[in-house]
Amino acid sequence: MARTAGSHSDITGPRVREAALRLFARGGYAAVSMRAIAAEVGVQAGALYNYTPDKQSLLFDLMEGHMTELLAASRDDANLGPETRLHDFVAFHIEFHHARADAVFIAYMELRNLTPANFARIEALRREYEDGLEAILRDGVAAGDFNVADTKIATLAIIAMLTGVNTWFRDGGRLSLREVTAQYWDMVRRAVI
Amino acid sequence: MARTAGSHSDITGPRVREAALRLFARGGYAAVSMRAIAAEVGVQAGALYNYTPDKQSLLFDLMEGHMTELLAASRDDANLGPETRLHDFVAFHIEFHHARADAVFIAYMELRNLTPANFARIEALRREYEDGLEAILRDGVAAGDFNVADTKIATLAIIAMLTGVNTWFRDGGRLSLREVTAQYWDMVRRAVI
DNA sequence: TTACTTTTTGAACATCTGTTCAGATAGTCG
DNA sequence: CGACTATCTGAACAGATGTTCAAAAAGTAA
Repeated sequence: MARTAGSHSDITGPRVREAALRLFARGGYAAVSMRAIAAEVGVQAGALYNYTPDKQSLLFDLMEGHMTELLAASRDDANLGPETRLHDFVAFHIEFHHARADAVFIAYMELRNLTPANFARIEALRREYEDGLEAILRDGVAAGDFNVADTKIATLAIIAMLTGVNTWFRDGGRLSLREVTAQYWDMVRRAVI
Repeated sequence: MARTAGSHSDITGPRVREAALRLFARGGYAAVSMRAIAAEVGVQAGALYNYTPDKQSLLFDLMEGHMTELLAASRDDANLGPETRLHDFVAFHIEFHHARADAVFIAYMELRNLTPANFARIEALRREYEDGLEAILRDGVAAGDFNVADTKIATLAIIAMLTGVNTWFRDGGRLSLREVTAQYWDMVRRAVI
């Protein structure tokens, strides 16, 4: 056998990325073999190399894609008041990260499996995202609305706190994501105002 | 060659655990081979099996040891006021986790590499630690000192925020750990009081 | 020294790893 | 139809994997 009936790169390509995302998130990059990804797609291992030059690129592309989408989706209107902007950031962060738990998990857990060059590129994107929140905090401090001693520390503290939702929240649990968001917003607001 | 000069289990045993801790933290459990650990100790791979029945047990023992020490070191005096108890928790958590960054990293990142039975045991220890903080928050709410809508959420939020220090703090940076702790305490205090 | 225990080596095992590629089949277009 | 391209298989590669174990050397105690 060779080419299979119905095979097409527009279909197989996305399926390869989806399978890799799911398996990397569940088992970790190093523990997932190319053959395991291929089996999930329903293809032989060799076929994966039509869609990625190597395993490392597959990981990097997933991470870069996630970070790029995160930056594209996160918008901030500097014309709004600092408190509104901060609230929107909190709600956006929780919602976006909840909707892409696998990608978030990989982006935070597999950094050490990137080559140094790839690591630097992902880190730059992460810093860009952090800078968005820090700008809100700085503007709030400048306007006299926020009381924050060190905006860099507050930025990292808030992001760590919000991202932590992903480690425990499950749909259908005691609280809805809306309720959880409200509570986190309440804590963030009081911590910086 | 066989047994080597000066070899003794009281020396090799700890060195095996130290090497595994360091290498697992740096490269991840799945990416570190038994031969790599053995090389770090200066021994052949077969010798490791005098100190662990298998690789999985080596990981589990490191994680369980860390969690046990964490629970043993974290003490809470219910006779003190809630605010004092909370402050002590924040300072302890940051200091303890900073002093054992490798073990903390493993305990958070390698959970998925545990067998289900081992995972359940580590999770139970983690929950026990979280319960310690939640008790402080509940007592503070009961005493009218704290204003917290949901103590479970606040517990998870605070722990995520504090543990996040490990991801960016480095000795010799812009701020000392004491200064960082003061800032985190300020944010935690305002978030719950 | 002798007898015994502790510790390590080094080879072996079956299996898995990422990656390559010639050849074969399916889709596509004139 | 015929020519061409896109896609996949299946085998092969060199090497790494966790683990076992007989044999050998070092420590210990009489």
